Amino acid sequence: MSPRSRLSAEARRRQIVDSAIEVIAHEGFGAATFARIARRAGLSSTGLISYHFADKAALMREVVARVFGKAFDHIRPRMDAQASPSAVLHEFIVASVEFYAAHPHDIVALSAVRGNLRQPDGRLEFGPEIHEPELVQLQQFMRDAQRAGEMTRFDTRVAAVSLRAALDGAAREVSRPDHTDPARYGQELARLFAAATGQKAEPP
Amino acid sequence: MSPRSRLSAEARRRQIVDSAIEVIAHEGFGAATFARIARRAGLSSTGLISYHFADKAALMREVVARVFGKAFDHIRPRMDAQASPSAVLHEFIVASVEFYAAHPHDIVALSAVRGNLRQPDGRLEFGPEIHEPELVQLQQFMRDAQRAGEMTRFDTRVAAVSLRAALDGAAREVSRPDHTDPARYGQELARLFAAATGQKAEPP
Amino acid sequence: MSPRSRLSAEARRRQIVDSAIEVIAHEGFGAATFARIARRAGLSSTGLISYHFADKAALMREVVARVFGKAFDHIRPRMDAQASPSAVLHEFIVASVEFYAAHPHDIVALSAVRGNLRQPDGRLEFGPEIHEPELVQLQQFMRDAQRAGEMTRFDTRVAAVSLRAALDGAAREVSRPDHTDPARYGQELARLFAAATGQKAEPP
Amino acid sequence: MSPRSRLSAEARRRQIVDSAIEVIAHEGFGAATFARIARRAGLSSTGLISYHFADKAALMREVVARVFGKAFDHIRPRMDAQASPSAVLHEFIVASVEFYAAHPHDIVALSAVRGNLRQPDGRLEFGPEIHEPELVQLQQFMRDAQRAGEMTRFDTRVAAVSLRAALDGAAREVSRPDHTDPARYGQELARLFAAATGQKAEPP
DNA sequence: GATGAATGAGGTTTCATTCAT
DNA sequence: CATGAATGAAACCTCATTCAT
Repeated sequence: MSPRSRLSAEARRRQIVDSAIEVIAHEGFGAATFARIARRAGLSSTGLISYHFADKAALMREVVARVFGKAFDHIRPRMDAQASPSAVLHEFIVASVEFYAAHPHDIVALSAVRGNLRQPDGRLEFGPEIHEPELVQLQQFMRDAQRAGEMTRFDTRVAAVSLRAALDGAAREVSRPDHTDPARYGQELARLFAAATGQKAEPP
Repeated sequence: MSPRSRLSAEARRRQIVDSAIEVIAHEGFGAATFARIARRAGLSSTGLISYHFADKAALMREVVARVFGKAFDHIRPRMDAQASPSAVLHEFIVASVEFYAAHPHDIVALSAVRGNLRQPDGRLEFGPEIHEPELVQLQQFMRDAQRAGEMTRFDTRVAAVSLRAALDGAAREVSRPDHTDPARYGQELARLFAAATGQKAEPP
Repeated sequence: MSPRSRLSAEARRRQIVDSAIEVIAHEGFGAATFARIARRAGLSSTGLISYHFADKAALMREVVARVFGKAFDHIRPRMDAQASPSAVLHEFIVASVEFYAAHPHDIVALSAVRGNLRQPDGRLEFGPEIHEPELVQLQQFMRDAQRAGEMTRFDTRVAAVSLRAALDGAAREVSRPDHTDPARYGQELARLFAAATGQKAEPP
Repeated sequence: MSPRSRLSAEARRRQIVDSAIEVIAHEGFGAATFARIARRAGLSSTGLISYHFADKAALMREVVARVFGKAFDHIRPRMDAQASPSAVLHEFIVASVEFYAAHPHDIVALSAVRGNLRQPDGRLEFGPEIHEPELVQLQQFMRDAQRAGEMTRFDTRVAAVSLRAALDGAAREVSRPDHTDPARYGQELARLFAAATGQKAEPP
């Protein structure tokens, strides 16, 4: 037989999560079986996945944690470097679209797991409430910008939900094989958002 | 025994599609097995589903067609009654949000099937290209509005994708059990869109 | 392929329970897998067992119910035909040993399931309390016999437990391939019991 | 980290056998997997069990040997100290019940292994023939007692089998959590046996 | 049209055991 | 001696689909 390859538990877990992301992105959540994940990772059997993850849901939660962590690491420092609330939101949009273009598989897999992974009782593991912290923070930045006179008055809940959704749309759009310029898409979306929120001037 | 109900083929197909929508909405795409659909429909055997639909994909395509048709019937006449391009888009937004609030299960099922149903080769049955006709038409209305001086200059592709996505976000938002006023949400989203596209005045 | 054989649900369930009994008796509880039961029954797949029984525990409970029912049908009428409490107990012993000799597989399977089948939490499905009703009744017959002067004084609990156990021992003994005369074994055991309980005379 | 304990091979084997006994007694033969045994023993890997025992059957045989040895050490000297055959049997009964009450886990594990452990060909590793030496010896004591006039005439085979079985019943009975007085149970069982075998007087 | 038993593939998970370190 | 990652078989169960009635 082929020689046994021995990895540290951490390295093997990473490899399995990566394979899971690729299978989900290429073949869909429903096709992400242990057999297909193992084959893509070159594992000798699905038993190895069960050895490293308590069950399938645990693997899927790891997929979410991994992608979320990667995105956070890319976007958060860029936001922290901004001076004004409106600049923070501008950077959030631009950096997000950049990340989506750079990691399309991760984003596809993330939303597939979020939309499909369920608890034994049938409820979504990551229901709509998973978005709340992000929405709350977006609304806070918007209110800060309004108070600072950078933005006009509008319903921050509707705006935050719409911005979050528009970014999801951007992820799909810049993942298309023929798409050429994600940076331009990000700039244009940020401009649209600035206009919608009544900003006086572009951030630098 | 309760008398076996013998329905016309068309009525039976409708009943099965309705049950499929409910199962998908309540328990998710992955749980939408023939067994569960048949149980919810009160059928005595999954064989009846196979009798009326060539295979599972055919049933799922019917789910999409049904929901899409219902939404079209609700929204299209309202758009057709408008005089100006910007008014058409305003009505599109408002009527869409109304429909989502009135038929949350249909919308959840629709997006679940769109995101998960695949062809035997693994490609999505309803890939991103399924949105193209709608996006093309939205862009056309936007360009008409720009030409008519109702809207300022902007990238209609980005705007159309973002509007479509914002409506998807609205569907999730107004489906939440504690959500109270979808009409207000639709108005506010339309206002936001008007501001983003530089409209001078609200449609009547 | 081989022609599909179609049985009524009831007949198929009986056939599967019978095969389960044989597998358990010949190869042990641990070897009583769906695959082996299906093979012995000539089924095309283990799926058929799952179709007819909710899960493995349900099949095993049916095994117990079946054997218990058979034994009850054999022994109970014989006991009911007796006039005195001591005669009832005598007949109980003799008829039981007869049944064990006639249906050795059933008895082996019964005690294998009783000793091994567990609930999900690890507790025995048929714990020691399953014997209580029988023990209580045996004690009642003994007390009646004591009151009628047919038996001397003794601890009815110890006697009932020991009698029940001695019958289990008899089941093993008369199941041995070289065993010749179960009727004699039953008579001798009844005689031993009569002596232990101080009976004055043999029942007719 | 806690310091890895490095035990002598013999001590380690004892520890593993002890854990196996506890797992079998608490969770049943079917649940006695290497994983569960290792966890209860605090071992970091099931590999250690494979290292110390040729295979699972070898471990189980050790379980039997251990418990059997313990029981033998407790009961045999008490029997050897008796003067008459009937006194030997009396002491056998009393000492056995005492041991069962003192070591209920061992007894449960012993009978679980005896009833379930099988050779590769499916035959019981410890079949009914395992009882033969004991039965033969019990019969010998009974015949000696008969010859000495201490007991009346009866079928020693039936009596030996029944006594052995009654002791098994006693083991279950005195293991029940609410059982209070095993000594009394032993005395009463011995009395019952004495009556069954026509003994004139109690041993001292 | 409808029923429900049968099929066979494929799902996750657990198991005893091996072996490089 | 001990560790723990890897292996491959086999377990139970669910699935979409077929087909005799």
